[in-house]
Amino acid sequence: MDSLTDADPHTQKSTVTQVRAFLAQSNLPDDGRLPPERELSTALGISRTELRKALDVLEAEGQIWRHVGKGTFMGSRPLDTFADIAALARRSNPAEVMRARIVIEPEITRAAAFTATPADISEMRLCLARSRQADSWRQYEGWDTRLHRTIAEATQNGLLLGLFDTLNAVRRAVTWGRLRALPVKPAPDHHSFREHEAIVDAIEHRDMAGAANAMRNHLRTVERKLLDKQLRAAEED
Amino acid sequence: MDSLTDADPHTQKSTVTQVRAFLAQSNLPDDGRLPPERELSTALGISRTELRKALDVLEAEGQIWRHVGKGTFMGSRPLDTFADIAALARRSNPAEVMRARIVIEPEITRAAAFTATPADISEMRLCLARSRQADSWRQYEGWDTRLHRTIAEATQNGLLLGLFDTLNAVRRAVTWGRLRALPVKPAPDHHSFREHEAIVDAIEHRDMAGAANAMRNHLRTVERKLLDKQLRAAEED
DNA sequence: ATGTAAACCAAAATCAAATTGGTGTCTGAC
DNA sequence: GTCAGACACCAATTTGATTTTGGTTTACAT
Repeated sequence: MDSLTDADPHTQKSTVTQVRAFLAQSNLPDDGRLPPERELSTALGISRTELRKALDVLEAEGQIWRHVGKGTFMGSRPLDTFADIAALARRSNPAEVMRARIVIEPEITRAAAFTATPADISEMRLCLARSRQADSWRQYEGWDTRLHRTIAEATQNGLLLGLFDTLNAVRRAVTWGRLRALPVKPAPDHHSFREHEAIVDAIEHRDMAGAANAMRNHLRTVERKLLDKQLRAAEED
Repeated sequence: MDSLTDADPHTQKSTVTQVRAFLAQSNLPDDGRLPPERELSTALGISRTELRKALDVLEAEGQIWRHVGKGTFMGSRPLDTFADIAALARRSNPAEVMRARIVIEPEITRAAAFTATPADISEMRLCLARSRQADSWRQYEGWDTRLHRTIAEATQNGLLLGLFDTLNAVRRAVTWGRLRALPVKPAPDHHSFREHEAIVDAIEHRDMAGAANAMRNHLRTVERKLLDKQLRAAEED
């Protein structure tokens, strides 16, 4: 099969097909990585230079992809994706962020009601207490943020937590600078206090539907306040 | 100033203030990291136990935050905005991804049922048809992915779409290379065909609850198949 | 009882060594 | 002269051992 006498111009082509055959028959590991060039060249009985030429062809065809220090792999190069927070924030707006929160966070809360540990719940309680004691909006916001994140942590699901963090990062980027300290601190009867407590209570009672509803209710209130504020600001203009 | 004779019950309080004073005067590095506990305790001439108690107080106050292996830092804990897909994927696994999908995607579908345009719906129908005609699992997967993304697009919410893309990128990174062509192509009675159609039907009828349920039902089936596959693989070992 | 010191643990950072694809250089054969 | 092959070198990456660090337990002393 393999011609030892390939000094003819078909050399390139034959090495390519030879490599193709090897890849077809050899069962590669799950990640589709094939042996390093030095190894593969001796295994196929060809020089590394020639092997690399064949691999160049296969890479141009999109059959394989290579990366220094990593290796050569079958298939197409995995897109190195960074969820670009800044880009998302630029294309978004406060209303959209609120809508997304209303879609996502209640379900995260529902999941948290199922998986939260006592430690999670006591941390939520701590956040509640601290947010009540806060003597500035800045502090209050810190504890509010931490409460919501603790709920996401309580899902015990790193991916959900990551998605929540992304959502939150966009929220902060969009809302940035919008709220400044108008009143000195939240009033003791601020709606969020009651609503936050309802959420944590439901989580503690493992009431998944109740937790989701409480969170949805809370976010709807926040959304309403946000729209009111925008209206008022528009009227002042 | 510092009392060397604090055997009184005020010991705790004084150590806290002592540490506070240290933090106030010492110019910390840019990242706000303060010396390791062992070092700081000897520098302040107090035991590590006592120092840690003081740090506990400061942490509860939100003045500092700590992390094993990293150190203790001033300010509030930076939400690790690791929108880094690769990092998320490394810390995750197929089961966790499925759980996250079941939490997120049904609600996105519910929102889509409210906002989808006729153009969105006809594109969904196109994906359905193409996926039926696919003659390889690879092709089928392509249309399946596109259908799910079209649903996310139909929410008309760029942020939700971005979150979906992030979730999807992690899914692909985690599942990568795990599924390979056992049968040549999906059977005509593959469960996904019926389930996908139920989802699109519900969206077309503006049936928000039905759409969410159909999506949840679909993903639960996928999860079950995934777990079955893992079980079978485990038995073979 | 209370507090201290020491030991131990697991998470994370750190550092050195080995891998690996990419690139240039020199030699020898034709 | 041309070109393939062997070799050396480079930079990115992985791997593994070691160190550092906050958290926890244990033994001991006062």
